[in-house]
Amino acid sequence: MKATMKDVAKMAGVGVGSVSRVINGEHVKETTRTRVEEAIKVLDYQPDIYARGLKTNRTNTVALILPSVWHPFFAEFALSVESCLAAQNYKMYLCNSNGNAEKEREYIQMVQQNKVDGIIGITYSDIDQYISSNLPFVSIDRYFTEDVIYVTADNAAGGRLAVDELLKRRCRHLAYIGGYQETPNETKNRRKYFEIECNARQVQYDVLDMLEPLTQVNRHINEFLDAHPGIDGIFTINDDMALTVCDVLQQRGQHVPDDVQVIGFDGQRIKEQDDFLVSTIVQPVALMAQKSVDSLLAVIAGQTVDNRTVLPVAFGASWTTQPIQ
Amino acid sequence: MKATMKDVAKMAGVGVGSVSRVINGEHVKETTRTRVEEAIKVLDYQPDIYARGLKTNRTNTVALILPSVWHPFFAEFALSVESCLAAQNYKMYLCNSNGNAEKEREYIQMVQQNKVDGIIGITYSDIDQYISSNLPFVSIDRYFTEDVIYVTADNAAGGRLAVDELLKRRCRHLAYIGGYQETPNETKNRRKYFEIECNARQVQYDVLDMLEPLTQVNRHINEFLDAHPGIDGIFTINDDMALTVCDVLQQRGQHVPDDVQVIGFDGQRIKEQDDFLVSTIVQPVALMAQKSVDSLLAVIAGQTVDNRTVLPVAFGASWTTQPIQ
DNA sequence: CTGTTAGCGCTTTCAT
DNA sequence: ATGAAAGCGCTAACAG
Repeated sequence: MKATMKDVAKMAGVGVGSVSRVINGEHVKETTRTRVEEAIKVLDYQPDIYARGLKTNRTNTVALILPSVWHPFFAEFALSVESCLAAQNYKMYLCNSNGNAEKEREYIQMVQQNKVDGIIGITYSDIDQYISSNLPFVSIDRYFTEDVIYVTADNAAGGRLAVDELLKRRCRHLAYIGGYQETPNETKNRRKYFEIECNARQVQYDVLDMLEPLTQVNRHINEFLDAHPGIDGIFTINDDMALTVCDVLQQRGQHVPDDVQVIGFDGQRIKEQDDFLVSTIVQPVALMAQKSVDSLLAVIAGQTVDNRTVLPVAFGASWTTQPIQ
Repeated sequence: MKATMKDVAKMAGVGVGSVSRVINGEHVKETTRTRVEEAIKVLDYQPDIYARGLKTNRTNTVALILPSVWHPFFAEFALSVESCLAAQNYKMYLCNSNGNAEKEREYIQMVQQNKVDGIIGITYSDIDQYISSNLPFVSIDRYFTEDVIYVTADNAAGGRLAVDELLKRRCRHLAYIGGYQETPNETKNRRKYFEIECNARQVQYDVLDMLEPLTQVNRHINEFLDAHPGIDGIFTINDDMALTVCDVLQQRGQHVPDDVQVIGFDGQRIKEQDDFLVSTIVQPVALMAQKSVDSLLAVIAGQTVDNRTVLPVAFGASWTTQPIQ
């Protein structure tokens, strides 16, 4: 039978209160502590999380809500978050909403029921539910209101950096290719600052921004390229899109990177610490995870934290400094 | 303030017992049920999972223990498991052991403390802890003993299939390149049945099997290829290795697939439903996840299930029917 | 500094 | 069929 606190108390010849104090690292007399610890070891006692949760309403769990974990960026982010949390003795519920607002709602309800201490969310749907859940909440990549904490990569700098890199490679006619959703989010800055930088540097550019969910992407890209035949440098909203663009280019008989340069966004790699899939603006995933967790736990602990964390991006390329095509 | 069962009972004018019965779908008089349901809706009552867990020792949570979630196969598997569980109203703890036995042990302890109802594990370390944990357990890709349930892809068929495909492509001199660990596991059958099939078909072959953790892989592969210059068809333990082999081949000036054919294992894709990264033996990830969850929940429910589930694999190639190089 | 005790919200007998 | 009551294992308030 599983040992309870009472068993430990009896064996150690103390009251349950003292056992509880030892467990929770409060101050007790040295002799008491050693006797309790001894008993704990002998009985292989482990506190019952559910009893504690019932009593305290704190559970050392955090929910991570993502739109799709298929996306390598999200997957890597999820893993980083999990390990940051584990390091602080927190557990993580992985909630995969599939970009479905209904599912997201279900999850919020589910995790409230499970008394998570807080939520980290990459969400492109409504915020009200998060607010109303009254739970500490950190948003990734999306700005809501002043008082919602969020952490994001520096998408603006990324957009500028892409222009810079493209120009370094002697491109004359740039393009942005991406997809977007109605709801505002930080990734829109990739396009916005790409355009701002193009204007500042007085370089010709065109934009293809498609409303999601994406359909007939290849056809649209083809038409876009037909309409603007001079394009020799392309910045895409993410690495997935970059790969798609590379595909289309190849089918059109244009060679990457000799004829056209392509830069993605995210920093996807095939294997850990391996080459990037395409030239790309790399998001500091691990850092973003760490920051999110730190902020969330700080809020949970009742501290005040910066509402806004913007993390630097970098240019990354595979060993050839060229997209694998 | 959050409503409790007592509040509901009072509002409905019944005892808490009846509320509990309604919640748990037991039989109650029709009028009682409707009054309770009404009160539940009005008060927005949600049962407290922790109180219930304390009382019943069942928690509707399952732990998934993986060696590394960076590996795309594991990542996809994790997602599938999560969604199968969610469909059955179960939550999942994601436990990322990093192939570290110590971390694995910690996790087991952690999840026992959290009263998970069962464990699904891809583990290459000791089993004793799982056994001793006395929790329903489903092993992926690894056979322990007769009474431990496991589900796996048909690695044997995969090994044979690789030989078959390679011969179809007129290869004359095959090779297996892989890594291995001391502990036995199902993936060793990839090599074993590759060899068996080679022998049966009387085709020349060589083997490079490296002890993990892998170091200086490229050098070893180079030396291996130097030592066996005639090799024109390679089967690797997984897609990662296939990519590495493609790299090495390219650096040696050998062209894939014109000079050498390469077939991996797993079925990694860059994007969901997109082309495979390399020609490969595809594991039915979603099916494996479904089967694991079904088996585990069956055991939890006290039913008896097949201890051994072997799921079919298939040959898969990118649209060019050639590895992207 | 420490033992005792009252619940946390739920399920589950036990009467009724 | 259902209300009353015990108690799951823990924490925290209180009294000493």
